Amino acid sequence: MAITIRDIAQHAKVSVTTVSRVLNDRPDVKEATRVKVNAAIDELGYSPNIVARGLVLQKSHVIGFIVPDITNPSFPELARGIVAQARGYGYSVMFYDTNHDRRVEKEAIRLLKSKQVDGIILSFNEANKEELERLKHEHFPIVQIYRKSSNSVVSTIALDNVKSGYVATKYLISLGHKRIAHISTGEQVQSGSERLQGYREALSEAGLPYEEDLVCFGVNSAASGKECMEELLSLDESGRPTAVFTCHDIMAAGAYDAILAANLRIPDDISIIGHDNNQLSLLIHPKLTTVDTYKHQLGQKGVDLLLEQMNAEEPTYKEVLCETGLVIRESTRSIE
Amino acid sequence: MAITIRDIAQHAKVSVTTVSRVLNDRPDVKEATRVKVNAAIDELGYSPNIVARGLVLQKSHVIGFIVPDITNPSFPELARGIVAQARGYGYSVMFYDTNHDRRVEKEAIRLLKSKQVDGIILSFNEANKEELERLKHEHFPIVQIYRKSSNSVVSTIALDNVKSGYVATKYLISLGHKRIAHISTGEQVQSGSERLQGYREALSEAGLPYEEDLVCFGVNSAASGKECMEELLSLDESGRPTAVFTCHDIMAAGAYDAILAANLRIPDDISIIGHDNNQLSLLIHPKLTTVDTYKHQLGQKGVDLLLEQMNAEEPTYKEVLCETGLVIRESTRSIE
DNA sequence: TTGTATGCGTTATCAA
DNA sequence: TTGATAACGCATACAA
Repeated sequence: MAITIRDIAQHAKVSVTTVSRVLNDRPDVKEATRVKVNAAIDELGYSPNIVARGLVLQKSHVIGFIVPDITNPSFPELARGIVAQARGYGYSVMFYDTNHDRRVEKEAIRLLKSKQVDGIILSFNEANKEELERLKHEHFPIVQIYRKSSNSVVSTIALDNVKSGYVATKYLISLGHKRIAHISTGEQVQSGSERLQGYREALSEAGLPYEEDLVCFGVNSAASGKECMEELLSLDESGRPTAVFTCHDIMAAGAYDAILAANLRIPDDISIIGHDNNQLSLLIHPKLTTVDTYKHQLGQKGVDLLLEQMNAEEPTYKEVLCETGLVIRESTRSIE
Repeated sequence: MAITIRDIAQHAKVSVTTVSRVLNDRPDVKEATRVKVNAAIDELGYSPNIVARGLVLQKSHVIGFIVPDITNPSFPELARGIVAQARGYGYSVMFYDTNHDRRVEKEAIRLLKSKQVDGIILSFNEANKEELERLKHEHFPIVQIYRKSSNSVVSTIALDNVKSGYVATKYLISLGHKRIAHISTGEQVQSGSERLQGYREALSEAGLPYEEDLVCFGVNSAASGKECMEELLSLDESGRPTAVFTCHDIMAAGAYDAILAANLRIPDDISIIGHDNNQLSLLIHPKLTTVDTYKHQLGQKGVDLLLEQMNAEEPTYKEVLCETGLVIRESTRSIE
């Protein structure tokens, strides 16, 4: 600490300019002086003040990352992907958890900009529209992950939820199921509405009817998943589904509860497919068939997209849709 | 962006010093000028460059946070606690996930210091001893959370694992269990060895023998928990435990698998108590009795401890031990 | 009550 | 190949 470029300049008997040159690997410095300077650096244990450097270079090599709730299982893996990818490009990441509070979101953005981050990756629940508009207007580099409003105003990286809903449902169809229920988070939630759409497309393609009785709306929690499943189980024998696609693994875990409580077996009596490939999905019994969202990769691509923006002359705008992948485990079975 | 204190000085027709004064709420400025300056600030949409301020004040108001793996369920909640508490004190947090790589740990420390963080909270698996020694030597403020080596060289905040092992075991004893097994992560892991010690103390206090057959060593994974449980179930009828204390919830989830596979029921045939109060513990069936580690609070206290160090004249050294709390759910029953 | 000048640690410009 | 100097955006000692 407290030891600066000036100290090592004195110690090596050269100017600060020269020290700066060897620090930045400039070619225009004699080998002998380079050695001398490096010796001084080692001897005094100097490490450059990147903040001061950023001041003159107008670049902090820090990006901001804002999430509503890091304990939500969608985020830790995403965070890893972001941190790892950023590190690869020489960037650090400043992290905010807003606890779903819009005021905190706004404050986080303000603070991050005050701290001169070069760009921000964020994932708001309800996109804080005015804030995003302002940032866009300023051409401030920003990427939204898992956007929740379809008419987003900034560059976005999201899941292809329609496709994943389609794939999950289609898999159940391929196993011979005809009465396939869906536990959804509803039309108001972007992922919910998109996965529902995929579900409908798969049914329709297979010539199966869309039955309102078989679609249940709840929120992303085990309790809600359980309630929905109970409702589905209350249908009379002939109307009861043989398979269920739940919008999230956590809701599937709740559905498990309801099914076990009804003395039914998974997948013998009923097949379940979840979505997200939470750690949880491997720990519940039977292991849950689900759809992986490759969150780590999502984070990496988010950083790539952000850097692309930061390096672009003209402000760019892009929407990237990421693939998902079926993970077949033990909670689904063929009924042919 | 690009709009500085100088711009608003010109706009308000005062000196930068005066602007700086109103920015920092100094009393020695006439009300009229204050109004004038604030008007200019609003009009131009100025926000101060905190990095530049930090350069002169020698304080960044940023703390570093390093974890080996944020997807490990111990960390997200801890991270929330840290970010929230830091925010309360006006600090931002720069975050690194090292993926258990010691080289990355070292690089993260170096980078964070280069970026002038005011202190670092870290949680290494194998404490990177030399690094910590160096930091301590430099009087660089640092706090280690969940330390894993008992002879730590820096301030530390950790769980009272001996006590939580004791409390968990004692609870099983209070339910009337006499043959209580323990699935442990072993003597080599700090938390494992401490919880094992608590287990032994509780047995000994109750006059129950310590039986090597009933203690199984594995690692913190569901698969390992399952293997250990299978081993315990292979004991002959009379030697089989009626209750098991597992070192982690995830291992308990694995134990569930083994028990169900053996056509036994929880808690009817065997009681299980876990440790950590993972989200998982509420989602498996039956809901797991466990020990909460109050990770959010742990994060908050970590920040408090760090700030205490940062503000101290003399370098301080402290070890804080945090309480844990029994959470009674459905996986344990009385057998009297 | 306000302004001038200097410095925080670094890089860039220009001249030597 | 090297060095003196200005600048990045801000705060502060000192003078006015």
